[in-house]
Amino acid sequence: MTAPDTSAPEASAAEASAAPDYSKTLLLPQTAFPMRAGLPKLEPELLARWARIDLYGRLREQGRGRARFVLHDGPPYANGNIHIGHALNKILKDVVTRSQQMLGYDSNYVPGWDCHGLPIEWKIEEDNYRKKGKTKPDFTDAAAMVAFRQECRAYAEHWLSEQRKEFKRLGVEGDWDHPYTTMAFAAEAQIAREIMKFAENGLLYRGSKPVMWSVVEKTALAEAEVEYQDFTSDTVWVKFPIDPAKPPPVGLAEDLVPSANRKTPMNDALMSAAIVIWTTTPWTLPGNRAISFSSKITYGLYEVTDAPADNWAKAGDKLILADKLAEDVFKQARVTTFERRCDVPADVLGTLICRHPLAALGYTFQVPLLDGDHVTDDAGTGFVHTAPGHGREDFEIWTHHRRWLEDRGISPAIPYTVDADSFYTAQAPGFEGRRVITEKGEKGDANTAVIDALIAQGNLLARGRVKHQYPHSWRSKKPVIFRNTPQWFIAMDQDIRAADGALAPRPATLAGNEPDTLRARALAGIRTVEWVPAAGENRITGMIANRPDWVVSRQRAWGVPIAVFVKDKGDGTVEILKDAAVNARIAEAFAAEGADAWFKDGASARFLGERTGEGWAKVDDVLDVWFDSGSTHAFTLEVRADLKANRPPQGDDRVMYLEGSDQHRGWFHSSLLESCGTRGRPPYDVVLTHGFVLDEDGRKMSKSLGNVTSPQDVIKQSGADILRLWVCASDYADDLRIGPEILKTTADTYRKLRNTIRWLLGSLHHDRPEEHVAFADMPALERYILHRLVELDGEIRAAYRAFDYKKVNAALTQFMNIELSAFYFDIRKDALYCDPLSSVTRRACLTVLDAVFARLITWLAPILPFTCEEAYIARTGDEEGSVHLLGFPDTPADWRDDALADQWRRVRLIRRVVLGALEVERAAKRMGSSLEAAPEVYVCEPALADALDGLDLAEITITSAATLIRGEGPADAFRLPDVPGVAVVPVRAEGRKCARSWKISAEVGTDREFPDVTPRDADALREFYAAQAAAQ
RNA sequence: GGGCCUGUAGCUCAGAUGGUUAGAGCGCACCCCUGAUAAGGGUGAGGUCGGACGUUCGAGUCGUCCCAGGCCCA
Repeated sequence: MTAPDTSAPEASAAEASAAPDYSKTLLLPQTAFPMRAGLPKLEPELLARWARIDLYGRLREQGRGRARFVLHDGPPYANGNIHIGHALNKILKDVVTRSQQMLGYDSNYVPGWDCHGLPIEWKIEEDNYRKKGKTKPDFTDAAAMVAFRQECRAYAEHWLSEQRKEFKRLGVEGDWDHPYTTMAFAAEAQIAREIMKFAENGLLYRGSKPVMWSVVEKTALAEAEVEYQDFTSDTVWVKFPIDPAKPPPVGLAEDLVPSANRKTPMNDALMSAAIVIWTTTPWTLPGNRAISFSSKITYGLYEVTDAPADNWAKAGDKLILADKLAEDVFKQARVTTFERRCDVPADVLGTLICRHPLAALGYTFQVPLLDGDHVTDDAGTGFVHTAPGHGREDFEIWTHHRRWLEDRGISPAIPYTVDADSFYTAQAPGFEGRRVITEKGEKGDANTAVIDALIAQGNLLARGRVKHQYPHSWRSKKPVIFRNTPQWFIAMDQDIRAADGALAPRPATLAGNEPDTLRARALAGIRTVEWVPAAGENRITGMIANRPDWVVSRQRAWGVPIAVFVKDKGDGTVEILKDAAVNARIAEAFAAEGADAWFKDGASARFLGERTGEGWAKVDDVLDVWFDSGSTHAFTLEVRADLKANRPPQGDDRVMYLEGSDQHRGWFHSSLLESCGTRGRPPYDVVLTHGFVLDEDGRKMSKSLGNVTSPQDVIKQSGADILRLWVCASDYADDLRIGPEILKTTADTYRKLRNTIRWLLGSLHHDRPEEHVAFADMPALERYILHRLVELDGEIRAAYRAFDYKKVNAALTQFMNIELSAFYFDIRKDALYCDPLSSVTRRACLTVLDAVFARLITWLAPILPFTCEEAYIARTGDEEGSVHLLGFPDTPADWRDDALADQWRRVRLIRRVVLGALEVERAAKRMGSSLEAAPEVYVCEPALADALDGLDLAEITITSAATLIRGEGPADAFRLPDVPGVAVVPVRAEGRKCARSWKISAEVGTDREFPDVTPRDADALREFYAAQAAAQ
């Protein structure tokens, strides 16, 4: 239905129906590009197309000779389907890769996978053994070991191929046919060579560390293999007498005690006192080497003033305790009365040396007091018995004080007090043969033996029992123990040496007076890297500065072996065989048959060759998987011809690592250490980190909360481009949120963008390149849009260079919605649809639309690769090409016209007032379409009025006519407070409504041939019919 | 508990060096159009800038503390 034609009130229904249907003569948008995307169906077709035209190969071809930008893939672990975090990571990587290529680099992406390690071992054990009732393979049996490793390999291969499908579906472009893996034979060989380099440069050493140990299963356990259950432990309060032979530095104690006691011989009191510890594992006391205290706790010297005669604690006993816990301790010790004698400041505690409570049995070493943050005064005595072989914190504080101990003549060696069956060894004198846990998982006789000995020595203050959560083996459900075991370490603070034992060449980044250690190299290397966001530098610097030596060994099956031979030196340390010929044989064998070679029968003799008889033993530990992935640069970036980079300072190529912020401790960290230890510098030039994906309320996703968004579901329902748009609209530096509402908003944004592209395509249907208009001949509005393209070109490129995709997204959505859709397109619809074919305005507009389109689809291509390819095909019909081969188009700098931009800024102010005036008319039901108006626009501000010079105000306001009048205007005219100097009187247009353009004009009827249209439309009709005739 | 970081309209984000009534897009409400039509245009309503103190003539922007959340440690 048409609206009643108020300008021709007498027009009858018969006349109206007789009027020709001019819509056929309009150049309306026409396109096959659908309004509704149907991405879930379309995207797989485009993936197939890219495979068919070998897009990856052609991108490499295109990149030949350019500076390289290598985004080195951090390898995901090959087990399970991908989750939203994987999707975020891979999409970001792809946006980086594509945009860098389009900026003009050779931007190659080679995906990789991390394949070795515990989770796969567990899965194989579970699926292939336990579930089938088979016993776990005996890894000392070469054949069983190799067979098990083959099963692990097959499992990793399966998940690699599943994840590859899912990653490709996200639209990630890369060398999916030739990924790298940590389990490839060549990779295993190179990983072995890398650890050999650490053996050579002196950083690799065998030390020891406590691990969780299941006595029943005789195996080490990872944290994830342990569960906490109620367990009743024996508890003891034990006195560690202060050694009077090792008093604090003269005067220190006296200076620090309260002045009221200055005259009393406090030093002597201190020297006859004892530190009291509390422990739930009495059996670890033979392994005690220190006492930990905290400088944040206040301690006092207490004296027992009264106690029962048969009590362990006697009147006169002097004990040092945390003030907050003293009363509780005395209650446990059945002390009737006690008195606090004085403060014992932390400074004093730190200087004390104790005797071991079992010193008489041979524990004659000094027991120092160490300040540790892990000590609290919530329970116990405020002092923590520290057995470095029996607890993680104990180990850490002990090794942290390594140098401090050596300076005081205390051996930092950690004793092996219990063996694999939890029997005390000879290093636990007096208790050898006693057992902590029996083979059935029950308590042995160790605790009783220790407690009896403490009583005999007079150092037991109290005893009891406590029910608490204690670690148990996941499999056997039996209690586990912490037990000291030999492990391999890479030293952080040791001088790095060359093959001949001389100091290695110093990296140029090290300051002149710094020792050349791994820590120093890594810290110096960090400063050469660009961290995005910048806070990443702080984070990793803190970690590297404080981390202990790197433990690289695991007592497991599925990994690359620490492929070295050792000889015991007799003092607990080992000598590592350094023989280039042996090493070469090992690496060659790994390259040819995989690291399995190390575990096959006869491996020792095969590799040792003529050195077989010299007493060298093969190390059967495997490397921690972080060493594998930390070596990816060595077996991927340095090996593949298509990834080798000539990096700064010599070259222009750059290598980027891009992962979640957790990788500051993970891959960024291990790669940094590996590369700095073996090459003296980081393997990367840029490190970009992203946050984690949370639900809409900012909570972690979990199955139990039911707030999980899976990439598979989003792709199925909306498409990968929606997921990609979500990534690029978010601030990846912080955590990202996703959920139904956010996805809906994202889809809305997408629809808006898509429709703008669709209208462009429809309008460009009428574009004839040979009819394009030269820049100089264009109307001002067209030149203004081209000016905006120049501005955007700069903004978009800068944002892509800065990896700032939300800025790209914001700039483009704003431009497309506000400037194009609501302004430029809206104004130009009249010229495009109605103008004669020959119209310069129409042709200039199409020229501009072509330029706009070419830029929009390339600027958006890294973010929306599917949609932009679809648009590219719709525009070009190109069967073989791709938008992804285009690059960002050069935009002529002489399109820039800042004066013109300022003019249009003013024009749009005036336009806003007109639109506002018309809105008032609409609200009053006096007017509908803006074409019913012919406003009088009063402008008294000369700067604004001048802006309209040479412009058609009616065209700009989409009214049938408009009159500019310089002056104040009537008092009742419409005005906007923020646009002073402009007043609008919304005069109704006079005349008849043009049957073609719908404009209302007195000129309608002046053309004899077409009396129901305006002269412009009459000309258009003549040209249209002439062209139609010519075509036939 | 420690290290690094985050908290601005319903959603996603802007808001150098502290300085006019805190901005944008989307969404929402209402209106118009019906030749971009499961589209398009216009107008409008939404914010005590996580909270509390403090520094300052003046704080979303600086400081301290607290709350909430994330990653990594413990």
